[in-house]
Amino acid sequence: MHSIFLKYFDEVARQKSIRKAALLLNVSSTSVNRKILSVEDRLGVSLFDRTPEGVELTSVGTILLEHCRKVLHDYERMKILIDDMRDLRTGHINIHTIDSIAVGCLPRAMIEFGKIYPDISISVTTAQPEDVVQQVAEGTAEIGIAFTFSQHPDIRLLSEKSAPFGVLVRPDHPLAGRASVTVEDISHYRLVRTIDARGGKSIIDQAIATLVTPLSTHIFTNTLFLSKEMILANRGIGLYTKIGFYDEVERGDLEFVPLIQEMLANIRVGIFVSATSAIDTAKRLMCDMLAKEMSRMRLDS
Amino acid sequence: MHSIFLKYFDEVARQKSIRKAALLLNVSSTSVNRKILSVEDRLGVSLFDRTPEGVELTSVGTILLEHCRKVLHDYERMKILIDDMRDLRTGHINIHTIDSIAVGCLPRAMIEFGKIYPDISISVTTAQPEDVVQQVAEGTAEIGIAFTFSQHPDIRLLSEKSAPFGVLVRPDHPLAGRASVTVEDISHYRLVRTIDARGGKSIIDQAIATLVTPLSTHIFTNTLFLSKEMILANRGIGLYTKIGFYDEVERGDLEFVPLIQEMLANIRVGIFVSATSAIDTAKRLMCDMLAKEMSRMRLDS
DNA sequence: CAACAGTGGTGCGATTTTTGCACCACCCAC
DNA sequence: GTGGGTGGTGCAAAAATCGCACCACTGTTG
Repeated sequence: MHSIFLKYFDEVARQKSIRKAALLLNVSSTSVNRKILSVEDRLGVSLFDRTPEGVELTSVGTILLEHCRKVLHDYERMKILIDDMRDLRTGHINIHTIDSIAVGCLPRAMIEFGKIYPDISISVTTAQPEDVVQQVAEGTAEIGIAFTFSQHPDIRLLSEKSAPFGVLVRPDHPLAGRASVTVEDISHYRLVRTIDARGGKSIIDQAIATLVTPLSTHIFTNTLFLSKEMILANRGIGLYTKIGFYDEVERGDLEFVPLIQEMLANIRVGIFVSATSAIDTAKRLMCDMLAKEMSRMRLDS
Repeated sequence: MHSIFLKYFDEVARQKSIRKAALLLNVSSTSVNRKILSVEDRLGVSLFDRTPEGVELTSVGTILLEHCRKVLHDYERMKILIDDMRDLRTGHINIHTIDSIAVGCLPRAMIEFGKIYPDISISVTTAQPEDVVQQVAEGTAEIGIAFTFSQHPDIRLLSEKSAPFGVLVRPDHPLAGRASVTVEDISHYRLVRTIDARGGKSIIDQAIATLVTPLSTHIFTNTLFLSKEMILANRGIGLYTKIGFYDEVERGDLEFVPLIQEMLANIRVGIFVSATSAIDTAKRLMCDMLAKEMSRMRLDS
């Protein structure tokens, strides 16, 4: 919206060189030079004194620079304000998350958030961890919550928390009450676990595949509620993090026993945002609230 | 230097209509419309609500408008400052004037002016009244001082003063001491007057040509100093305004006797500037000082 | 003293952006 | 309906912009 000259002029003044500024601005020195010359011509004054080493601001140039920087500053401040207002107006936050978060801390965070921004609507989509990251990178989702094993260049990790895998069992199950279990221990039970939409590409699937002890899965599902029902119905034991079953464990309906296995015990869940576009205050607050809810949970026992 | 959008947006907000604004801005509504749409798109917000009657600022638009007007304001103020500095730097005022002023009040005005703007150089060119006007109209001269009989559309008259023609005589001349003289009275004496470079086109020549009483001119010259010498040497009587001989009359070396003749008695001398380009503060001051010096002179006796 | 590396400035052709005409869809008053 | 007003759009012409390949100049360096 503002003329490109403002940026050019500011940078040239900083670098005291048209060519250096052009380099930093990723344009040819011709462009920068012409913009400067054009304004000098229109104003009828020299903005810079030309020296063999580069350029040097004249007194008039100093005054103009002051004006330009003032404009740029004011624009930035106003832009932030407008961005906030737009997002308050549009009133939408798009969250992509792994399913466990969607039934765990996310509802609580959303309720807290709604008290402050009652007019902002929120959409929550559950997806596989890899897809969550992908959607955030593409800009489809503004906030993503997923396991942190994949590093995408276009996303930024705001905060993370250790979320080791374990087994979810009924309180009357033989494994209940144990401080931890090994892969050996659970190999005799039928598993209820997440379905792999991609067919073995998921990191969790890969971790399971590398186990020396084969695990037999009885029930695959991408619906956490179904897996809960199955576990409660004694159709198998769950292989999940504690997140999605936090309330049930707190109530005593289920028990969570950490699994001793390097890869699955070191899994961490994080909050992601796009690294290419800044997030506004409302989304930032949502992230903060999510992080707070997440940190409140005890996931390792 | 600033984006044209600022002007467009400001005007659309004022007119509450894109088409009306475009009309006032002398551009097609397409351009204005597209600029608005473009910024709306880039910012991701609506600047205006569209109504059947026109457009109406949104809350975001109001904020942006505030910013834009701030920028425009600040730019205007800075531009004035820069214009002043440029003219202080460039340091030149080009004055075209009739010769009498150049030896009369102009030197005094220049001295006064130099006390305030010591670094501004001044060039003074004497010329025929018609040429002075022409040079100012063309922009060759920034300030012109000439008789006010020709109205050129591109020049602006800043101030004027009555400067009636009369005769300049030695104190021992028969006409000395008279309150006024008629054409009849001077017809018996040989005249010293300005040369007509164009051959009869000058208004003063025309005025003389229309006289029923023929006047015989003995000496034509475009050098005021020469005419003074001739008058003092008794080679004739001068036919001029009092301006160029003000100091000599004040000292008593010469006497000025107004001429009773409608055309020549009603002549006025004025200060002209270009009507198409604004003058800066320094030039304005010069004009003011000139006007002050001119008004100080008593030219009718 | 010559070669060189660095600077800002420029001519020119390719490219991108801007512009305005001629429309369209819509709304309102009559 | 109809006519006059609004904002929005497809398209082709016009204008501005851009970047390459230079030039002139200066200060440094062998």
